[in-house]
Amino acid sequence: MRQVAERAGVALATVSRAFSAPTKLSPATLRRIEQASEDLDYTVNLNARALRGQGSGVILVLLPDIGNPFFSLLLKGIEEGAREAGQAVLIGDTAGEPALRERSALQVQARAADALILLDGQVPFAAGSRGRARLLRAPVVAVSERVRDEVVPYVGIDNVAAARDVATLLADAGHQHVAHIGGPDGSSLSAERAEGFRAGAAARGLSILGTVVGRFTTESGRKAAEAILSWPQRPTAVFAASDEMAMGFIAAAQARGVSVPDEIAVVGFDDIAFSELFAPALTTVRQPRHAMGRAAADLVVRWRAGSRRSVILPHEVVMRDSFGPPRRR
Amino acid sequence: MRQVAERAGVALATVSRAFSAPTKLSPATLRRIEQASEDLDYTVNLNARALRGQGSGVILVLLPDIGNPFFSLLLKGIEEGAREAGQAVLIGDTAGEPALRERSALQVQARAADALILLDGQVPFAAGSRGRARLLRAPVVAVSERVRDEVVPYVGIDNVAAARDVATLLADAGHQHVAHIGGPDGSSLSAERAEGFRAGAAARGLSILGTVVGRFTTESGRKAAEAILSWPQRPTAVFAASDEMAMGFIAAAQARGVSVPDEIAVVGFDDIAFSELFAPALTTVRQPRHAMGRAAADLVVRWRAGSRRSVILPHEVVMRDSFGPPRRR
DNA sequence: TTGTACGCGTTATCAG
DNA sequence: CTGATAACGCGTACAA
Repeated sequence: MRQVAERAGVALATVSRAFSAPTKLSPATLRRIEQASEDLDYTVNLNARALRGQGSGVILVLLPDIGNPFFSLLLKGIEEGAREAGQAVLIGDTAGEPALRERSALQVQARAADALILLDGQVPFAAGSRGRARLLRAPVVAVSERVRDEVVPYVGIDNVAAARDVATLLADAGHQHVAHIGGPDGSSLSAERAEGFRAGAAARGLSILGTVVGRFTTESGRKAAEAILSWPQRPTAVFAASDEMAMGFIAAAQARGVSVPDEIAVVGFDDIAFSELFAPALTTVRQPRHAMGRAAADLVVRWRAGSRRSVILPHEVVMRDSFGPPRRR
Repeated sequence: MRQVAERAGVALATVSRAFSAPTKLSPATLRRIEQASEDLDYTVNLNARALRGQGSGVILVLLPDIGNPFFSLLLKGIEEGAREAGQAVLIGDTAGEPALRERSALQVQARAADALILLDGQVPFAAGSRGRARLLRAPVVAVSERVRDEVVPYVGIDNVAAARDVATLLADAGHQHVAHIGGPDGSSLSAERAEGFRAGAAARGLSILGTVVGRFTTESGRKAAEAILSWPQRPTAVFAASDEMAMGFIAAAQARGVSVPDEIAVVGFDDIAFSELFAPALTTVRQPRHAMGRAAADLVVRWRAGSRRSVILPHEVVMRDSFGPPRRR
């Protein structure tokens, strides 16, 4: 930068202003400085800028598995929102391990990132610890899955209401005996969806024959099928808390000669890309993942005292072939 | 850090060493410094460190679509390799647009990142431009898709050989008349796969009735099906340059009452997660995406003069239900 | 509108 | 093994 100043015949400060507040300069000198920078092919050093105090312009995103398409689409929304605000996105795959989560989160304490978006329902560092307290001085929002810490705003859909909608849908179609394949125990998602489904079922006199605990994977969906299909009384419909589990269930059911939706109707959750291509095409609850990502990015970017509000986005039940009324046989 | 020094009763430089080269200190003072840092809950400022000259410890990854599972799995490998080397991963979704690509790449020039991994087959900035020359002073590697610039090492599979393998496979099964659904024209991937398929077909006397240009999407696979199925002579097998196109083709074929693999055998490329769940399960070429990501990360991390070598990883043809011998009818 | 001077937090260098 | 000091590149009072 010093060289640029010399070449343009101005002071260092002027060059600095040329990049941070171009309007404050006379067009003539601005022009000269641009020319000089071009010649020397100079670029501002973002580290120096960050050090000086403007923040690093980086948003850190913590997620449990970046290979999972569900998260990568959220990430796309975040990336888009961040980019438009001139921010960059740093990712940390925590693989669900607290140690990795904390290691990544250190980027915030070390000022390499100045905001944090949580996609895995966990705030790094133990509740009440100094590490967490320090972390929460920065903008932090939770997406898709809520976190325990009440201070952290949430961006996502109303999972309770969505699951209730599914129960209503099943009841309306005439189902009376159903089953639920839930997510793992620790997750707020699992709890909310199970709760909503229960509430909706109760309200409409639907009997839930049983609930199986899965892990959001196709494999656990398969296992759930083994269990459910050998119950003494077979449900006429199943609600899975994720599309992967729904697909696993259907695959296993078909392998056993049980037809979907003719003998059992299936409803999933998330509307991942392949739900539409799956045979039978999956009826499911769509989450506006892209919009969720954007909303989260917007939240941390415009982080003022007033804006620390949760954002609940609308969900939508997408009707496809895996769902139908119960068959009289 | 100054405060830590005071509290521990040592000089600034000593505190610095405590974090960058702990072994160089006497256990006693190290202990005191750790204690003091703990008390003041101090963390090194990575911006200052980067400014001072060590590099930022960040790897920038440029990709065309982070919502695409193919890339996110590559990203997972990169993230893992980077993390183990103490590096962080910054992502830039270019959406295929040169402007966005250059904007992201600026992070390298601005010293916010000190290495670059290219997932979209394009080097930012025009060939021969000063911007590109400057960029290439940093460690840069291309993954999955080659780039024009000969200086940039490539990490991926041998696409020509893989496509040749597919042709051989078809010939061995007894097919004689086949078709190819290729990728878009600009991509080296398309060219290499088409070339390998042609070569393999020629070597075995396989006749390629025609080639359709797709865009790696299910939708373009559907369109390709419309075209191919109305050719005067119908091929008995189709090789698609991506699984998405293969699935689109199959879906459209089935919708027209053409059975796969009974009337037409289909082979895809990539082995994305859903290929196994698809009905019929897709025969395809597997790329070791995770290993590719890791290899790329390792390459930029250990970037010495000697290590600028391309890495070719082994591919594998995965046999599933969408492929079979031609039916005599 | 433009210039001067200082400090941000680290680390490399050189002494001790 | 430890201490003192300069320098990294930038932004910002403050002065002109």
